[in-house]
Amino acid sequence: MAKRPPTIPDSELDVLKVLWERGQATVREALETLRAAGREWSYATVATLLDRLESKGLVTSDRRELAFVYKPVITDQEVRTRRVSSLVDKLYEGEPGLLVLHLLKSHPLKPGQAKEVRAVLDSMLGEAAGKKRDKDR
Amino acid sequence: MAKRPPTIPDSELDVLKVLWERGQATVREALETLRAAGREWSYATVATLLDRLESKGLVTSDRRELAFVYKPVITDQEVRTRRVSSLVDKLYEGEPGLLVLHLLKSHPLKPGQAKEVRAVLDSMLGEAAGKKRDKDR
DNA sequence: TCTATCCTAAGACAACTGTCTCACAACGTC
DNA sequence: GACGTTGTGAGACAGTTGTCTTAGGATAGA
Repeated sequence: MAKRPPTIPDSELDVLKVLWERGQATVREALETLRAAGREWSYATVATLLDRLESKGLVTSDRRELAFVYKPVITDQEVRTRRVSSLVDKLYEGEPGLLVLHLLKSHPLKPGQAKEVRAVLDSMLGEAAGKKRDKDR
Repeated sequence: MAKRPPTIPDSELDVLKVLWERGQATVREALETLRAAGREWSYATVATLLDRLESKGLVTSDRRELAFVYKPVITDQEVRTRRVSSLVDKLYEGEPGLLVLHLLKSHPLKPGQAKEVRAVLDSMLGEAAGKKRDKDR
């Protein structure tokens, strides 16, 4: 029964991001934010995209004043998780570890981040095991 | 000038995977492999997909005997790297570290892999810096 | 040579994306 | 009350993806 989640095309994602940033927006507000960010869309385009997002159930609209105000229903984390899962399934045999390994080799992290990652890893690898190290530099 | 890389839809990706596995294949061979893996496509569908891959320059064909034999031009690593970069750009502000962090939280690794990852991290974090720890369990 | 196979070429066709035009309703102002 | 502004609705239209049909060339055995 489980209906599989709707896909989110890139252009819809751009609009959704605006809603995440601002919490909510009318078509015009979204348009302006997008323009400021370099997207040269027309009003109608943004309206269509919001409309499509709504029919997928990813945003809701609510006509408060003159215009409809759109709010995201899905969170950014949710979208990220879906995308990552789909990537892992399609290209990493369902093994998140393979993706991490690949990432480290092909997209080197900044040292600060690398340390942060290591710290997280340590704490996952057993609160007991990792404790004596961790302050070592 | 740089023409941006062609997109690879999911169904084409499935076909490409067959070529990576076998090194090369005719339409019929690919079809059979895909059938064995559960894809219920018709011969023509697979032929179309290979054709589209070829017009995108991702595979080449070469009529040796009766049928065309297709070989991948792009490697699996290349495709993975592209997909990951695009994900990082679109949803992680271009910061691979954010993706890694998210991955660790939302898609927990098996301990074996976690250790492997930590080891990689250690060696990246400076052969000098990480040396006094590393044998600690 | 006739016929059953296997292959390719050409393209159909619906769903989804990306983007826009146009007609029309509601609102505020003179 | 006529007008410009802002907003919506409906839908156009080309390009991409997913999948298949059909026609016709080459091949191989009866």
